Amino acid sequence: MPHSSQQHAIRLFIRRLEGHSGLSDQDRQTLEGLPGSLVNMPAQCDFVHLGQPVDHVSLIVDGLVARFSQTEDGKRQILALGVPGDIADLSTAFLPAKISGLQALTRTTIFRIAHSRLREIAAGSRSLLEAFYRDCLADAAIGNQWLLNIGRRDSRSRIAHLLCETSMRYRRARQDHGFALPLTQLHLADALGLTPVHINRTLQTLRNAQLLRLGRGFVEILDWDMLAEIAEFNPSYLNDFAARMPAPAMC
Amino acid sequence: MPHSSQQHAIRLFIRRLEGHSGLSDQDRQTLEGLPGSLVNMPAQCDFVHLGQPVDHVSLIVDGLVARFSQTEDGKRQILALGVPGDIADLSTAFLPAKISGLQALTRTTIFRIAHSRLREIAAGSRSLLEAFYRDCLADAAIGNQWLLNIGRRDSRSRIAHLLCETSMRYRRARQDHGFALPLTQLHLADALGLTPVHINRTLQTLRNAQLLRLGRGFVEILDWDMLAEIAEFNPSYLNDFAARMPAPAMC
DNA sequence: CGGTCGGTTGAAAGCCTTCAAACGGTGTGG
DNA sequence: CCACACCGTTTGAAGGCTTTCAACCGACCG
Repeated sequence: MPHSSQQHAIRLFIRRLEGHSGLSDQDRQTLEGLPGSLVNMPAQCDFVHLGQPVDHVSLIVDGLVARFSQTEDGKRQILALGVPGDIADLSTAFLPAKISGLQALTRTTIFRIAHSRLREIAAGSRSLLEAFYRDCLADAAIGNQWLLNIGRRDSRSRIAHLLCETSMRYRRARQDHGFALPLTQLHLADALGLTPVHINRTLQTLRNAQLLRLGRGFVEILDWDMLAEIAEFNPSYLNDFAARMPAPAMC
Repeated sequence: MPHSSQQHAIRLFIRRLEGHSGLSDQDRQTLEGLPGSLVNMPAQCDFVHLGQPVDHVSLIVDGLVARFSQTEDGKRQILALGVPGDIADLSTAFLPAKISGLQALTRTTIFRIAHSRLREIAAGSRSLLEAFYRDCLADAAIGNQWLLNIGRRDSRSRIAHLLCETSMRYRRARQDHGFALPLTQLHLADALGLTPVHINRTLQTLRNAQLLRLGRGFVEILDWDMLAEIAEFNPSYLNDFAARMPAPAMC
């Protein structure tokens, strides 16, 4: 059912907005009626290329998306991870930016919404515009945390921090308890400013310390408290997204 | 003349907004009439502490300001640099965030504006709200570039990139040609995720390559093209701020 | 069954850090 | 006016975290 899946994603997006902003019934209806098109991407597909101007945003229906940039010699840096219910590049609707691309990390389905549509509905509702504004600010807060993480922490803490953060955010989108992390070690490396080889070795030390278990595409955090301590993880920067979780009790 | 200096700063801020957004005469008048208070800070003064909630933003009238975060063991990461005409923490007016602090890098004067005032005037003008929105997005674009810089470039490129960026941004705020950079090597280290010692050594290689000259608080870029090449510097992410420069002709 | 992808391992090298000490300029107090 | 203290810069030596290069392994897929 393609129609219901996009509806589901839009509702997740609405929930995300409501994590930091108040919406009217009218706003919710407007969002739910948003026209667009569903697109499927295979894993590892760069569906928005660096430097390529786009006229639509990508609402993530299912899967996992990386917003990235890269150096001229091809070294990639992931700037943000998008989970279902996120609009991976919401900011481009209001300030065109060609410095980042979008990559599907797993098989992913996207709901494309035209920039012009988003601007229209933002023009029609101040509360929606504010909600979009805050949504971008929330992303920026996460970006700031990444800057601290990459600039000032060693590989062990970096990985721990990303796992803690992703665990909380993913849990918000998908309400299951154990959490699936379909990130390859190469993706982790690109997100954390490290090499895949070093990610591998550091992951081993975390496993050996009984902090987590890894399967193909799965992570199970065995000792949340210890991991959070290594990461110096303080979820307050997630701006209440986490507060909206169903049954946390984990920090 | 304290009054005129704050007026000057507000006009710089207006120019900054006009770099990406259209403002009405009414908007400009509203901004110019903004009440607040002038505060002077000595160099190295943390005037907004980490985790401390604030009810006002800081418009930089004169000097240089770092927005920073730090790890529990005190290692600091500068997240953004603010030059005169910037509001260093505009986003806090719309989404309270306690994860970053503000530090004066030199003797600095700030014009404090209450959050409530900013929200009021944003509520009174859609174009102002949008201008604030875009201003935050422009900051976020710079933050993304920093993430790439710190995550994926070596110390030489990192320094070169920061110098190119700061050169362009500073030049916009202060219209003189040679540019004063009142950053200590420790500040550079905190901004780039390196140690002061390594900054020092890397700076020497840049000097020896005849790319720049350093005095106390001054940088003179001798070979812009070469420096920009090392940095892989592409000013497009600065979102037309640079386009508003008086007399560039340097890239 | 061969190919591909992601993960794992080893050895060597390199970039950057750490620790310590010394240097020069500036401002202050005697 | 000089002595002293302070701050930012500079230098050396040693060590460590991370990278690089290369190879191998195991699982999944056609």
